[in-house]
Amino acid sequence: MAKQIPISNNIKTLRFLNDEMTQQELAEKLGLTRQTIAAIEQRKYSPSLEIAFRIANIFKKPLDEIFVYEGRDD
Amino acid sequence: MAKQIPISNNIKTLRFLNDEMTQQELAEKLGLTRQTIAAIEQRKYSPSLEIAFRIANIFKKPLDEIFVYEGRDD
DNA sequence: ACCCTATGTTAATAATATTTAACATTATGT
DNA sequence: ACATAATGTTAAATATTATTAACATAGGGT
Repeated sequence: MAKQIPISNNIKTLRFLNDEMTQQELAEKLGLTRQTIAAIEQRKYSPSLEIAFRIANIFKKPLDEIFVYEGRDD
Repeated sequence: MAKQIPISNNIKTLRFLNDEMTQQELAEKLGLTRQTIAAIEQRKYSPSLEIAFRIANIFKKPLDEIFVYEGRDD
């Protein structure tokens, strides 16, 4: 398993709560590809801040209810 | 003036409120360069979500009190 | 068993974020 | 006036994120 980024998210859960939205549908709303959504859900990399905000807008939740930073806080 | 990203921030203000922290000092805490901090403050580009969270941690504020998305919410 | 949809996964490429170095401006202190 | 610290700004290089296409698996419906 490849290394994960230190930010978790519950996009997958939110998709199901929102009328079982598919990765494809979410990707289309964002103007991204479904592979990018899959990669974000699997924490392969940290999305840009802008993409994170747009995801939060789609689900009508504050950003930090969807993404949570799990890194050390030095 | 070059185009700006659709996310505003009040990092500059927060630096001053936090003991007049300089761009250089903030950059060092984050492991970034001062030019990167300058560029973020001037909205030249959107920082990564991870950097945004680490900035929020440094100032002990929720992320969305520092960064606000100003794009259309489709 | 067969089709169809949703998702996982990988590799190569494109786009964007970040670094580095260099030089500029502005304000402050002596 | 001179020196110094903080910041602005640019260009070129590197690192990371996002796209695309291709192929894989798992589950549901018929």
